[in-house]
Amino acid sequence: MAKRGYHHGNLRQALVDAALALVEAKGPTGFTLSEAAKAAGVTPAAVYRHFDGREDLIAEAALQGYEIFADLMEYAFQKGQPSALASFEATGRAYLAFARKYPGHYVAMFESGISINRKPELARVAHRALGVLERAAVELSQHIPPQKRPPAQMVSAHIWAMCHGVVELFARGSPGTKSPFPPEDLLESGIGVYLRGLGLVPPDD
Amino acid sequence: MAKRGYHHGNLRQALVDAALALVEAKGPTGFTLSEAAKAAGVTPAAVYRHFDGREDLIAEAALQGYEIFADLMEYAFQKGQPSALASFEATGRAYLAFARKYPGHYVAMFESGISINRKPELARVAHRALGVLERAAVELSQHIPPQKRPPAQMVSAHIWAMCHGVVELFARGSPGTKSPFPPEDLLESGIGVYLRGLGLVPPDD
DNA sequence: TGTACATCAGTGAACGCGCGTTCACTGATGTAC
DNA sequence: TGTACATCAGTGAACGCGCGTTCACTGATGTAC
Repeated sequence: MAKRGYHHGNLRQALVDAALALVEAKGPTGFTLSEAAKAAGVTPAAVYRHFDGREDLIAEAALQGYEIFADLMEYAFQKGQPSALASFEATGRAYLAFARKYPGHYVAMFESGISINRKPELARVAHRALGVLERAAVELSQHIPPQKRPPAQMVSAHIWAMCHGVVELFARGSPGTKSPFPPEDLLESGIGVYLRGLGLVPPDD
Repeated sequence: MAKRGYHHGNLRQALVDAALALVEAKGPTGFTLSEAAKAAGVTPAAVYRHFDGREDLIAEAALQGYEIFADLMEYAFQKGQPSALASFEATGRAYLAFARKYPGHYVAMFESGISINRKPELARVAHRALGVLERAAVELSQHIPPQKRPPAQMVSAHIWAMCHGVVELFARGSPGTKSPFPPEDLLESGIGVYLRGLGLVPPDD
């Protein structure tokens, strides 16, 4: 990170970091290659030594985000083991925690408009992250009597949607939305009601 | 809509319609005032006869969207009456139906980055729309024993989040996401499980 | 019915701006001998 | 240890572009008498 004269030393990562900060501060629209270069103390042209262009830089930021995200999800899952229920709840919580702790990455991943299928590498790591949630759902399903068991993929989709919705609507002030409840509580209780609906936690509180 | 020579006749609405089409086709970023003007068969400068500028035009598109949205929600609510449960489920369905039928409006409202608090008019109609969901949640809450009754505002927030999540992730291919289930089914079943968790529908299916 | 005139809703040229990208270049670094 | 040289990672000037916005204007419309 320390500049040493003409050569930067670690420009590639410095550019990614600058992009993340920009994207966090001004939204996916507010990000420009030129500004990122300036923030890294470098000419716009220098960016092309390390990236194919603007899109490629965002894609790298998103990639790093998915990497962190996948790690967090896996860690949460492990921590909940051997309880399927604990693992499942933990991954849900990890989703929100990630969005809060790494807002720049989150925006790059989910709001910048870059497609997951842009690069095989990106698709792979994104799949790894969401695979954790699905695995947790599969484990959870084992505890539901088969005849009243919804497809595991559906369960994970439901939880993913709830997590994503809470983040978009309440954890980031999208349309100036306010809720009297902290996003964490909202998600926790939402997942709780849902799991009760699956018959996995006792109906009484 | 028919041009009659020098004067357009209904340029204001034509510009809104053009903006909606653009925003739907190319995302919130892809929208430019100049292109909207061109699509309406008019010089960019003409826009300023009807709007304060680019942002103001998007805001009007969003406003019209909230208006339609609020109407749809209210209609769905009424149609479900006098059953609180039916009303609640119908509003959830209406959310998704709106997003699918009016994608341009949806983007202008939720993804264009304009704040709900931009104009009092906008805040008012947005509140009207979301008020329906909250009213449905309040009614629903009456059927839950008080000691195990979550705050109605929380219930509506949960459902809102689930609706929004399903729309963003599965009804519009945000990060190239695919689900083996149609969004409608996903939302229907998700709300179903949730309501079962509230003890409002029988545990057996 | 006809004319004068105010108002309205567009034009079109011009602006300054920052963008992403390219190019030939040059200063710094690392390596072979 | 010193020198020659290849490679690397930056510069800085230039480009063409489309953007949002402004301005003085003008053609079309509507109204008063």
